[in-house]
Amino acid sequence: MTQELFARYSFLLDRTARKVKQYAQHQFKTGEFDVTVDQWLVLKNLSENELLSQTELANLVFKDHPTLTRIIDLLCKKGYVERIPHPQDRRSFQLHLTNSGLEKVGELKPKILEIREKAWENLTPKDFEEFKRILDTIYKNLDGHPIEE
Amino acid sequence: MTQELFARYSFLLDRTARKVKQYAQHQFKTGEFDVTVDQWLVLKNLSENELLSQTELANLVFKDHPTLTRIIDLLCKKGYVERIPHPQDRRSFQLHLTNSGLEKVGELKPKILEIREKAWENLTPKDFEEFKRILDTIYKNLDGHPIEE
DNA sequence: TTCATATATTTGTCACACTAACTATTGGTA
DNA sequence: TACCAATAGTTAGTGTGACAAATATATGAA
Repeated sequence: MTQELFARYSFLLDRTARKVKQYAQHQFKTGEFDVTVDQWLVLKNLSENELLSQTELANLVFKDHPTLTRIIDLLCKKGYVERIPHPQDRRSFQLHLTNSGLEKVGELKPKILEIREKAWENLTPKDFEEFKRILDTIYKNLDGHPIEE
Repeated sequence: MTQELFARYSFLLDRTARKVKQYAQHQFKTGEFDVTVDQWLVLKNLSENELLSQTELANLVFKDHPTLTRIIDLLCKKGYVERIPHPQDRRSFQLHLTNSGLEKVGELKPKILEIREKAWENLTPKDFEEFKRILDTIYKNLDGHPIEE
């Protein structure tokens, strides 16, 4: 009985996460931002950490490597990012924001922070704390192998 | 300052939703359930509501029509669902669980409830209520047009 | 040196999300 | 009756997500 009720969290969580992304993506499109929500996440992290490898970036944004490869491909095509061969390790790249990419981040950042605010109306600081705690707990509960160290 | 936090919460929400889905999908695969997480959601709803149209089902599971069309296609191919022409409206179908589909639901339901429980370790029923309330608030904040009724 | 193993990234495949455009049908209305 | 807007569903294109396998390079041990 309670079990059935609890099982609904997955549905609600998925539904809400999709709505948040959908809302942001819609605003991105209306504002002609020229990037998707996920591409923005990557750009933002690159602006805060120069010369990351793709593996390091993947760990930061919690995306798998193939997904990241494709997002980087698109960002390169748009001229916001460059892959620079790693000086020591020829398997690897250092990711570099172009000037155009830097400009883009500067231009979009305030707009996006504003967009993100909308989701959190009618919630209190205490709600945020609870929400964060619960999300983190769920994540950890399911995060099977913290890389078996 | 606070604004940056909002963006951070959006990230946590997305990350956790993906983890939940990924965990479930992995268990589905290990158990050879022969359906994806989203296909299960559709099957379950069909088992609780017979003779839905695709539009009605789409509203229940909060998926868009193209997505649902493909999920139904796959479930038909697997023999769990049938599209029955609507007797009055030739544009529409009534969705029907086959015997095989019914069996599948009966077989998987308890297993899936068990899988879903894992996320709630270390959390209380009260946490669940809070979580649900916050998710619903977020959803409503962004749900621009409550179908303008 | 040579080989086994590990790491960084890419490629391929399938599933899902969102948009836009399209077909067929329905139902109201002039 | 003829027209036309609305509705049900499908198709196509692009982006993302997960997973497996392939490629290239690096590293450590024999």
